[in-house]
Amino acid sequence: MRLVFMGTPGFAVETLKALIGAGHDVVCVYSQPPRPAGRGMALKPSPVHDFAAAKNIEVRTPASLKSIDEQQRFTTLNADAAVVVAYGLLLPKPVLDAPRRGCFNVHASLLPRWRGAAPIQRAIMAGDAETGVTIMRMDEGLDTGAMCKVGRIAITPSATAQSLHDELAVLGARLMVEVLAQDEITCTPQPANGITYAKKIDKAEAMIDFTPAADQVRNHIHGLSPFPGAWFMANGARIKVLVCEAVETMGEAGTFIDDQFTIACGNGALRLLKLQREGKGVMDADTFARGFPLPCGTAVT
RNA sequence: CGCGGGAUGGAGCAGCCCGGUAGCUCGUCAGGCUCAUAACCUGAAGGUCGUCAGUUCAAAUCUGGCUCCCGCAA
Repeated sequence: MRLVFMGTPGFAVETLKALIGAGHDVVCVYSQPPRPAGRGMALKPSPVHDFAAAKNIEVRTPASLKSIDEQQRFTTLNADAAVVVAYGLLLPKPVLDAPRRGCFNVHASLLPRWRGAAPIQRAIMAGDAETGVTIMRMDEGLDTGAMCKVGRIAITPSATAQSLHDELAVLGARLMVEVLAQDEITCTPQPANGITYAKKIDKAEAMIDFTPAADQVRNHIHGLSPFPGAWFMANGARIKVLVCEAVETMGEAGTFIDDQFTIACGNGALRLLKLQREGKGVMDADTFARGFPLPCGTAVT
């Protein structure tokens, strides 16, 4: 099939890769323009941009698709379908209508739950028992399109945004390929109830509050792991927690109650398993302790 | 020139400010103790202190360049 792909982060690369692997003819890739990022603030192309360029596919990075000009450029591609994954721009109606078979989107949640920007993180942070990906036929709303296919995945206590992200990226890629392979793509409208929105992650959320129950604190930490990374201050250092597990022990919230990185929460406690100090790499608790012990009694500040 | 931290035996760190014998917590290996152990005791191996140059009688330590890693910010 003659396809246009639109996507930006690493999550989208997986689908692009799968489409190419399935033998589709991806004639053009749209992605967000390179932005100043990283140390030095140099302009950095998006992962999708990089990948497409490496495959010698034409990459377009318009700041918006609102202009008639851009819309016509898109239409001229004469695509059978457009596949959109975390692109970051709303598609105006003329664009949605251009491809013969329509525009399809991979969204990393069980719609209509967690429409919007950060569905994976929000699902973990909210303590959902499962999440998944939904392939939908796009319409003008924000993640409101009719559903073509759904894949489910359980959220285990050890799941992090990273681990789910990786699983869902692969699952979504596979389902998208399956949907496009159908002669007749049938879709069902999203349920009218159960709608929630996944707000963008705010950096201010990354500071850990150990007051809630251990499970909730864990969900909060894992939902933000590894990016942006939930953290706390202790002994003058900012320490990120990447992985942890809830344990039964009790104590004063925000205080370490043994020498093995067990910190008390409002109810129960958390064993910190993977940590990172500012300027240092990620290490497991054991290793971390050799260079920066947080002995029993240490309190978060 | 966005701001900042770092590179020291296999791992994580100290030492650097106030140049002069390489330290700590582990790991590894050998031996001992023990019914036994990731426990304990004894001993050993293992480091051009990221790299290049400079200052100096002498540089991990002071100066300048370079490479790589990370945190913040985006």
